[in-house]
Amino acid sequence: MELITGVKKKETLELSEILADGMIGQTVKVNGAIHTIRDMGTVAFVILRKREGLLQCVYEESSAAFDLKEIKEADTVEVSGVLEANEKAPNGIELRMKEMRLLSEATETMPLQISKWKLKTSLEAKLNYRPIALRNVRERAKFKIQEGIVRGFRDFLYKEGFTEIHTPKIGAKSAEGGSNLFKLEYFHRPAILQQSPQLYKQMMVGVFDRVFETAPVFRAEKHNTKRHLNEYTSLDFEMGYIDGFEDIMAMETGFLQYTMALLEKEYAKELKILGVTLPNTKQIPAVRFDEIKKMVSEKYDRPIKNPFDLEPEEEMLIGQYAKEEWDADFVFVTHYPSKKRPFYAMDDPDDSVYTLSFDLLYNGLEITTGGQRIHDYQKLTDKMESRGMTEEGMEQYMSCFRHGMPPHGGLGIGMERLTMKLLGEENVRETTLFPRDLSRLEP
RNA sequence: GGCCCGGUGGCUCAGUUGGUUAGAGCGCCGCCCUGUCACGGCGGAGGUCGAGAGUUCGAGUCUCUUCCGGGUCGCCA
Repeated sequence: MELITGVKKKETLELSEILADGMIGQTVKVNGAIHTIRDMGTVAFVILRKREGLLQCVYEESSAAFDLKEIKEADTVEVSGVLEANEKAPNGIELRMKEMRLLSEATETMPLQISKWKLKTSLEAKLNYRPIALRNVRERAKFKIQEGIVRGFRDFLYKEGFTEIHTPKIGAKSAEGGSNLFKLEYFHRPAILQQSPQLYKQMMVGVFDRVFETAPVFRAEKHNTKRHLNEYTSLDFEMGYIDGFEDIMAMETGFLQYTMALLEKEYAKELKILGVTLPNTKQIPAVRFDEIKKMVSEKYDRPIKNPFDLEPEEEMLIGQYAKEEWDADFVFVTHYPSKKRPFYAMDDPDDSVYTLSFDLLYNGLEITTGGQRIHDYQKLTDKMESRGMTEEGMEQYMSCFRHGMPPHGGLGIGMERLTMKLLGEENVRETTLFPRDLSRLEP
């Protein structure tokens, strides 16, 4: 018998431990992947890739107990040697290699040059060789920052008293309904993949008052654009006892501020690697849908084609307008037309053509939709009736409203879109680990 | 799904009005080089030009079909 007592026992050091004070002159053991080898003749530099970054190791025949030919790029190794200070080394420190133990050997050469600073390759090739391409230091940094965004969302909402929930992704019917649902067979019964956790979030407001979820949603839309995916991660929250949808926008602003501060503090290395400047989130302008439409139309001399919706070009111009007029990277567009919003959206009591809802645009791209929901059973059934909907398949959802629901609202944020805009990327697939789109089902 | 653009070695691309042995950079392999960090130098291997059909004495280049990819529109986060 063996007693397991805790985390992995450690004989090898991580990069941060190597960079700590007082390590110069120490003999240490380190493992990692061989990122690249620069052979200069009698001296060679072996760059190890570790989870925290790169470590320069120096190979010299005179001090090493192995032959340089025994290792090559993409092998994984455990090396030991003495840490030496050298101002020419990255971080000012390097490991003089003595012993080397081969942990695994690469049998094929790299399809992509991942050890280059920038992966000069097409998006297609990057996605085709996704797990390899992501080993590149910059590609990897993108997803470290994405981690920071989700972590910021979680941390902030925990702090605000939200409960994290996990709702089913397989179901019988979904919030918005329609043709954009993936259908599947569930033990000889028809089923769908959830396109939103919306109804579950709302039901859980009756339980916890404030809930959130970070999970995939599925959209069977046959779109093929640089901002759409058929599976994406939605950062969703829903909160009860609100005074208006402004509370939701305030909470989102708080999340963005908290997350930017977190990134600055804990992800400075990755931000530097990617050369990212964080956006201003001190305050975010909010402007009515019909007003900003008019403002943009006048400023950029562009006729309004559809008064009830925003075209992608209009969204882009709103982003431009916000930047030029208010020096804002983000802008809330409020009071979307009721006909463009789902049944659960609360109409503006002053003008039922519009809803108490909003979108958040980040540099001209929609990254959030949110708003206040209807909490009154009668109003909900009236609105459903006027849309020709029935309660079928939503009985449990509807029963919540008969048994009392507080005024509430919430939102959904597209995680990949937010990451994309933060990093200045042009295509969501760049900030999606393994994208699912019209043509891509693997890797 | 509609429209637009593109498929040439592992990667990124060039390839002139159709003309004979299809090029470059990076990567790979070999040799050389005490300090690189996009290392450098010399040499080498690697391509039936997405696939199929057609026009032509001759097609990477022109035409058609088809497959794949990128962009865009509707819709959305």
